[in-house]
Amino acid sequence: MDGSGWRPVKRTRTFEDVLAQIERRITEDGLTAGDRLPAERQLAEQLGVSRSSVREAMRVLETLGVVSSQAGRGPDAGAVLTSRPDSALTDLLRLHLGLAGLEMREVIGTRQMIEQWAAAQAAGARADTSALAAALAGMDAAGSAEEFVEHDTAFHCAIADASGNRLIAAIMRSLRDSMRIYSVEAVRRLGDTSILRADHVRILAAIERGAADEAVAAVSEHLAHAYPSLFT
Amino acid sequence: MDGSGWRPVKRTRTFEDVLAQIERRITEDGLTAGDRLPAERQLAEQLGVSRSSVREAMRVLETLGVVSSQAGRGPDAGAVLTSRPDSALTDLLRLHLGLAGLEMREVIGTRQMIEQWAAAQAAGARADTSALAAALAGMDAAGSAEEFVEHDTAFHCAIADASGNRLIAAIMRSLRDSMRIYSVEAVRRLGDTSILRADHVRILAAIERGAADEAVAAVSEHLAHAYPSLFT
DNA sequence: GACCACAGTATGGTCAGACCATATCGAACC
DNA sequence: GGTTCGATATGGTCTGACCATACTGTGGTC
Repeated sequence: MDGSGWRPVKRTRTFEDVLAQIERRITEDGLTAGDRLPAERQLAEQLGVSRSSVREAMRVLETLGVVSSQAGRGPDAGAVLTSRPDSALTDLLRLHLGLAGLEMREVIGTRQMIEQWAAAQAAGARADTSALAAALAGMDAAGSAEEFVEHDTAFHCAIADASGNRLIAAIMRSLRDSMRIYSVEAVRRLGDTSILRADHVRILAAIERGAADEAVAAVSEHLAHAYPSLFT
Repeated sequence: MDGSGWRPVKRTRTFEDVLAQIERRITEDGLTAGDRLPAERQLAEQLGVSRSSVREAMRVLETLGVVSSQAGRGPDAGAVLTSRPDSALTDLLRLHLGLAGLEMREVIGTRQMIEQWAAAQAAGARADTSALAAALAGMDAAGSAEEFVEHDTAFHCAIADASGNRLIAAIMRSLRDSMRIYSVEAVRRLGDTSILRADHVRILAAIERGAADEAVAAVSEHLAHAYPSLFT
């Protein structure tokens, strides 16, 4: 088999063609979140393919957080374009962690990078800190490790939100999601959460008075407190 | 319809059940990249669902870079587990940029964060810089803006690789992929690439002699040179 | 006129079965 | 021993049907 001079008639799968067509429509027609895609049967007829292929393309788009499907009838039914990368990133991290293609060490390292950067940005921009304060209050009222981690996550995601970069905020939320069980375990092992709370107060204060360097240092020390085993 | 006391019989779609089952197998059986999943027809029979549902689940897993399907017969055929998050992240970024759910400003901001962090890590770890040097040589031989960006991308991805964090390296590659056209345009507008090349030499030197602060500064200035419009 | 019950209908979700394309395996043949 | 070619296992696609869901419109009731 020399393979010379022969070109395969079909290189892409049908559902990939459908994906390309839908993507083309999005860019050419300037579709944005909230717009509706044609119904599956209609799209299949327009593109001259079976409904199965359209459906497989829809699964891909749904997985990537680009469309949201809803059965039934009416304005909200059908495939609606959205822009929610969060769950896609969360699924991606969870599965690759499960496959050992990624280690928790790397996830936490990424989180550390983001958090230091975001804290500096938030401090530099004198960002709104009301969400941070609310999360801090929630931590005080937390009755279990799960609840504590819940509000702790909200606090740290609020820092990422305050950076003003939606991509970084989305990555941050996904990282925290995939770390949740690990974080709960870390909190349980730690026992006393007062140190963590004090760290948060210090981070919040640094951001509020626009001290970027202090915010970065506070975040860095906080992570060392929360995950001592990774910083030895 | 008061809805009290009634529980929906079915909350999840069939293919989501399939996904959960496959994920369970991965974690419980400790499957890793390279292992094979049962054939679609076989899986459908085992789980008591139709092949379509299995296929939709496969599409999701393939989209997330967790399986790779290959027709035919033999050891390499069928659905093989992999761990390639790169194309998933690239697709995600491209589509969300197209939907205006993300702006190039945010992508470049994320790149800046990663690059500074990775340069510091690489310098601190005295990482191997042979890949960096090779990319630098490629840039000198580049005859077009596309080619230049190609090797420029390789250089910057090599920095991320040198950080030793696969997640960050994967994000970096995806960011660069989704920026490619934008980068080519920026290089064309710039005309003279000697400044960029000099920046690279400086970054490489800083990493080689383990000067983290200098490496961060060099990266920061480099990005300001490459995308002046974003740093005014 | 306002309200409500119900049939109609458009949508996604699932299934069954068929056929095609591809790639290996294996037996028959030279 | 090598080659050829059919058998077979796998993913890819199509068709057509049916179910579940949720709005829409119609008609009746008050």
